[in-house]
Amino acid sequence: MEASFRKSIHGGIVKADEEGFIEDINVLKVGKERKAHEDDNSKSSQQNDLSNDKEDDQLESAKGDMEEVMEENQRLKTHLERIMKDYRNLQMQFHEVVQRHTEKSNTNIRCDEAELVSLSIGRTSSDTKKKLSKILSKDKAIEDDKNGLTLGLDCKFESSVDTPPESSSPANLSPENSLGEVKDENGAETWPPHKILKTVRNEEDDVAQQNPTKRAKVSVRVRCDTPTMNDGCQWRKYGQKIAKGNPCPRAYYRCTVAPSCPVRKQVQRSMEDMSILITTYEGTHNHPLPLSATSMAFTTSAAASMLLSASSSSDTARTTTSATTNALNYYLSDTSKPKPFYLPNSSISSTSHSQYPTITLDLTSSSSTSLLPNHNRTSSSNYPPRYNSSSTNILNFSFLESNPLLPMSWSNGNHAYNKNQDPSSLSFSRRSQEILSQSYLQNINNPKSTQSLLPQDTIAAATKAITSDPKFQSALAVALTSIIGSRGGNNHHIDDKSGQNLKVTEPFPVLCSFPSTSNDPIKCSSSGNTQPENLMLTSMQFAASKSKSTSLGHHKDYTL
DNA sequence: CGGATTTGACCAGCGC
DNA sequence: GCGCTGGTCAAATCCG
Repeated sequence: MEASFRKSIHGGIVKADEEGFIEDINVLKVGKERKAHEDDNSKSSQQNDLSNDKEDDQLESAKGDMEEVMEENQRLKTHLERIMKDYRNLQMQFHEVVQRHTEKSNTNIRCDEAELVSLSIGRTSSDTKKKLSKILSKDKAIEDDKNGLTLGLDCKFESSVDTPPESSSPANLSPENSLGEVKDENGAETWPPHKILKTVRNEEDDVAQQNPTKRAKVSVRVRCDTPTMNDGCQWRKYGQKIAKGNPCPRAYYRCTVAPSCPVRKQVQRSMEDMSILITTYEGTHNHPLPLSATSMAFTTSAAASMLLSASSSSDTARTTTSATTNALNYYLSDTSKPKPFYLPNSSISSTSHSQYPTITLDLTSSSSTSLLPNHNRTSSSNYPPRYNSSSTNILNFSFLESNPLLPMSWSNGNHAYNKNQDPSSLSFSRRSQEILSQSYLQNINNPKSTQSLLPQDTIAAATKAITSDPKFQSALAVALTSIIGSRGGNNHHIDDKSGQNLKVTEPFPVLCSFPSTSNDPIKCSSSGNTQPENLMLTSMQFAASKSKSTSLGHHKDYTL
């Protein structure tokens, strides 16, 4: 750009680094020509004069052209600098947004951990806990928390709380840093695993009692022929019950990736449609997750964040939410008693004391006539609110109906830890993103439309969706990052052309996670990978969550 | 043999 | 206070 090429007055190319240089060359050339003319003869001096005048004119015009070109060059330079500046600014902003989101998520995890640690201080039994919770006021409890945190118990969580953000991030939490390791360090079994779990549960109860909205449940409905759907996490079954109103037994699972992980899940078949598996997640992982688990966990985390953000802002927020068109197929169960499972006719009491708010992600197809009573369905692909509309957010995953990939991936992924992914994974992700973009645009442009666009339109639609919405871009970036990370090992970076890295921390702060099939003989056995579809949902949920969190105040929501 | 699952018992919360 | 229900525990059992 610095050096430009210009045509000389003789049609040749003159490299013009500086204006003076060009002028010197021109003068030299003209001088030579003049000398040649003088040496020629002096037959007709008038003709020579005319010729000289012509050359002067040409010279002047050439100079003028050159000045114009150089001015244009200068303008282009300025323009380019401006563009580069804008580009850098945008890059910085994007980077900040991603970083902010990551930090925010990490902070949430750390806060939860801090609460878990502090609430357990000095409490050796549930009775003591109950007494204390009754006696102590909230402020006193907070004070105890602070004292506890500064006392430095033999709890490795504290170190994670006190350490710098980099080292205290959930990604650095490992089973080695968990409570269960105390035994090894002290040489005595002071924290048997089952007691740890009991303590953690009690702590969670405390958290729930003090701040009910922090204990959100995320329920996932998905068509699955297998007993459980694979979510990439390791689970151990610890109980089974026949719940009232459903002949299908409800199974209770506990996350076993880390001995102290408080995350539980319940698995139960839908009474209305046995092919629908309802998985309810509760709790927050306090350990790194396998790649295959992070994406789905992040998905549910986003849903939970949405739920918490909505429920924490009380009825006002819900009213605000209801005023908007939330096409998220969530079922915001706000009942006083936890009802994590979707029941078409279950009433959502609008009582304000929702102890365990539950959000349901319906990943089943809308074409399933057995899924819902007719009165709850419309001709549109969007589910109508199952509960009263004032407290229901609907995230429509109905486009997945035409996509058999989702059930396949979630129900058949028995190789959750297999990092050597099938080459089809990438095509899966492409397809998923196409579908995602397609649905995204479909609903924006025509919420009533139910069927897909033409393939060429799909590409255009995807392009438009990506370029028109920064939230969608963010979501896509996360998805791509995860995909690249999953294919390329643990390096979760996207290198853009400018050399800036978009780093996505692992694991995502999660509220929920999913089962590993490797240690569950009753689970599906066919191979598969959950990643791409989960990523798609992750992106959608992430975008939806961001949209939701910002939309509460702006009365603007997205239809996915 | 170690880890996971099963299953009856136990406990807590809630409603009547 | 009692019964119902959901959730969890833990000994017994199963399985690789």
